[in-house]
Amino acid sequence: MRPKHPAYHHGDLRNALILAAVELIEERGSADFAMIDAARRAGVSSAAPYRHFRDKTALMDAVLDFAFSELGRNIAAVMQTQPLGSAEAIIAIGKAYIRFMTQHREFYALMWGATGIRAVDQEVSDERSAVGFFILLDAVEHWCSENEIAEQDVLQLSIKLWSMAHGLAGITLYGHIERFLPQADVFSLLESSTHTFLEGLRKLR
Amino acid sequence: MRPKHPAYHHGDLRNALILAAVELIEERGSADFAMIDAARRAGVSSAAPYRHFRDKTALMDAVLDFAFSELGRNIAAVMQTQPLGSAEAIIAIGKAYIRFMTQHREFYALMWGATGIRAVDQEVSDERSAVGFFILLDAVEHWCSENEIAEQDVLQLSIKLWSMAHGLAGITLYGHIERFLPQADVFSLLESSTHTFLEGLRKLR
DNA sequence: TGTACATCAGTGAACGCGCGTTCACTGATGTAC
DNA sequence: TGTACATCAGTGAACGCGCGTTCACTGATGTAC
Repeated sequence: MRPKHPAYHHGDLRNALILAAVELIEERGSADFAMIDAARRAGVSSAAPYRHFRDKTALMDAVLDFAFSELGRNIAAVMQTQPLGSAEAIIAIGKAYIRFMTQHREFYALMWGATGIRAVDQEVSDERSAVGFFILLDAVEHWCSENEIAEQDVLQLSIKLWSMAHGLAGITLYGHIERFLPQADVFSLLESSTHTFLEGLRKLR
Repeated sequence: MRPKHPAYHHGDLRNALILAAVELIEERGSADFAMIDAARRAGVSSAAPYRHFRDKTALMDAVLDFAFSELGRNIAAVMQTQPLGSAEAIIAIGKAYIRFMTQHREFYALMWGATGIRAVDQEVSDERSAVGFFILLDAVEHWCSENEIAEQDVLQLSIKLWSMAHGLAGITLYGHIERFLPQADVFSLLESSTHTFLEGLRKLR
């Protein structure tokens, strides 16, 4: 026996819409989904979303928030299992970053895609994207003190390590690794890359 | 005295449209310019472009071609001035890459933006993007033989070096360097990054 | 050198679709008494 | 505990704009004779 009123009130439409948008972005491979499709996928009329989001960019913004917090969660989770101060901790963060970006190319496109360059409010996106970076900073700081690297280089080193992971993620997503190095996988590339880099640091210390 | 017929036939509309598209993408900061605006900017009616491009994606494709060939030209030009086999040659390529991407964020968005991930014909884009990479490969190969690094690592090393430059470019474009390291500039970051990496290679050799 | 004609790059108006957003409404929910 | 009413999350129809693309056309160009 089905319920008499099949949920006229949805209950959690806001989150359902965010999820629907994520799925659509994922399927289409780009961020320009149609509002009406997100509504339909959430089982709701085309006007309903406007009870929860002022307009489409507000929904997009919520999706971005979701993406960044997911990335932050992933990186934070990985750090629980790693000894602080080790190269492995740094590598694990990079791997988590790459894994997240390659498994969620729809988020990669959102966070780093063309639209992101200008459209998104800078202040807000700053705060969001920082969570993961501060975890990396912490790991690098501990590694530096264990390896007698000058304290003042921590920030710079973190940026460089972030760049390495970010660059590998992007190049993977565009198929360049598969194309030029079909037998390799990104994670071991990141691992050896990072080891080489840290080794260079110790030598030049 | 103005000419009686102010150029009913444009002469070089095809290229004018490509240039107009480039300008529009640059100004809007994203790749979704309007066909009619490109036409107007080229001083021509909205239907005229269709004499030269089957549809909008054909124009986009021509713009992409232009972008990739410009990147290739820039990298090739830089190599003329660098001693083959030196670390400086590798660094110069990376700098040219970053300079191109940061000075032409509109191209960055096109080549690496969200739309690029799926939309563009893979075969074609492969050929295009390869030019610069093969120049890098060559530089790395010479450096390796001068530094007694195993020949079979050349491809892998090139990918890693490309990733470093690409990552720094992306992170710069999104303002993260200005934000976390306001006193630094990308080019010196690339330089020290690359030196550290190559030093690590020599040590682990 | 001049003329006829094919060719082709343009025009301008209009079509049609996708899609964001609004509006007047209706059904469900929760609360005061 | 039951009833009246405010509140608010939904509906469905429609509007309107942006924009890619087409169509019948016209003006310029180049070439054969």
